[in-house]
Amino acid sequence: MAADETYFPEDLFADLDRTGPVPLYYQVSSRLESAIRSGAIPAGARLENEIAIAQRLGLSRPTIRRAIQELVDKGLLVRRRGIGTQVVQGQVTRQVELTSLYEDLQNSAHTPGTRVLAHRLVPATEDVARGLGVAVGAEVVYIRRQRSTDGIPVAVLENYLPREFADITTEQLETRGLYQVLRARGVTIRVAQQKIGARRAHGDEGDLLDIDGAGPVLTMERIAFDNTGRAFEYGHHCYRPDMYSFETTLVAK
Amino acid sequence: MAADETYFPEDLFADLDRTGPVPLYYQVSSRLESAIRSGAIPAGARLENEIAIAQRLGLSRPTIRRAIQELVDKGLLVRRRGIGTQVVQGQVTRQVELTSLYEDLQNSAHTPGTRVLAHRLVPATEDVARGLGVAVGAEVVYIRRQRSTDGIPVAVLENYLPREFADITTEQLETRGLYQVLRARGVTIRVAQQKIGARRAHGDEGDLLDIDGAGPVLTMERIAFDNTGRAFEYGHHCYRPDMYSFETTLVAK
DNA sequence: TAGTGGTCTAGACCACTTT
DNA sequence: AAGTGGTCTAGACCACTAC
Repeated sequence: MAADETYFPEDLFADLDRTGPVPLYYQVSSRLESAIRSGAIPAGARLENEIAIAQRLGLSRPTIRRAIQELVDKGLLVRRRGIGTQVVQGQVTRQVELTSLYEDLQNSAHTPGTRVLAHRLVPATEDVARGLGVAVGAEVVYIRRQRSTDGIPVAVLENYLPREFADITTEQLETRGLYQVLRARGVTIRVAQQKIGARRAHGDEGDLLDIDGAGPVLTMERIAFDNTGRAFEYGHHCYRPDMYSFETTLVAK
Repeated sequence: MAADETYFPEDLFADLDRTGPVPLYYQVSSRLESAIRSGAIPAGARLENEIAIAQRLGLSRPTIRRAIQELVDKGLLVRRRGIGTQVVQGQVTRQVELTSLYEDLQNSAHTPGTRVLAHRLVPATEDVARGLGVAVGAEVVYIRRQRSTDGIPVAVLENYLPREFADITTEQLETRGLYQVLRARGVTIRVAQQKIGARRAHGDEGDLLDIDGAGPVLTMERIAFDNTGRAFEYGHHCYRPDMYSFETTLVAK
């Protein structure tokens, strides 16, 4: 293929489903993403222009633009006006999804384990009340868990939930991730605000993480909102730094 | 205002400029964002539906949708089909932008300072070569800086740049942020992959950060790409954890 | 001058939720 | 049944880049 030629593996898009529930832009973007991640479209390659792609696939230009934009937002493609669209150089990494640690560990083909250290109602402190949007002193559900993978401790997780979740059982928490339990109850997680930092281990954290009692831990504070915009979880977690880190992809607007 | 009424402060949008270079969707979304952050549209409020807003402002529905989508992506609004669009409850925080530490500190009304600890050409190690997409052993620019704010050390920054940036002067690095220097040379930063973790301070880091020599530090590894998709910076930084943390807003797709 | 992405329009139909 | 957001179309004009 000549150096200045453009890529577009048309055959990957032969079986678009116009009747099913999956949006066309999503079918296009996910196939395109696979082609990039697999190397079928190599790093640095230039894509055909939007109008040509739209004609080839029998779709409108806005639909193609939306498919491409999805991958721009994921950091896989870059666009320049007057120039074209190119695949980013360098190996692409997955980005931080809005999942829980439990699912992260599941996906990485390890066996996650949970030990529930505390599970009771407590009055909300000022921090918790502000996070959950309840009154100071109001009863909230407090959960403290030790999370491990393949038997090695990874994190100590402290969560606060509104009182309506008081009927969650300790057994549920031991067999599934918190977010899985909440989703099964109809909670749709939509937005999360996170703050990531570091500090020394405190109290029993060193023992629970099987590290030096004053060693460094990675910390994450999170407020999660459901699709009604209400805060339904406030969490303060600490991670063993040799077992966990956070990866993100940022895209300039 | 009745509880089930919808919000839309029409007067905020009286002066849309259809001739200037600022896109209409951006004018709408930035005004809407201000109204939310200022509390003019309170947390939990419901917006008018898209078609009504479009008619009021004399814009098309896709333009309004795009403006709203910007704020959904920022975590300020949530949308539900069949229901409507609402402001997220709870104080909204700024999100991590694709800026440098220097600019972060500038924006927070403090005086950033830089001490250049090293600035020379070095052969690329395997990690650096992979990050920048150059050959192992190829010469790259190595920069090590101590960053402080109001005289208090905040971070030790190690950066590697392609050899074409060898003419950057130490003086430039001492008076401006690295990204400011690069932008002035025409580099447009577009995508960054970051990995955030924690560890003990190593070597002289304790002295440079004015903390216990074995105390915890927050670490960030970054590969940055320009608008051509090429990697132009590989960095490995460590931060004093009581002086710096990372905030992010995640939105479920 | 030709080609590219960026923006905008004015509709259409659909899926979902509430009444 | 009525109202909402989700998707899709078929154009249009513009700004920017390269030749």
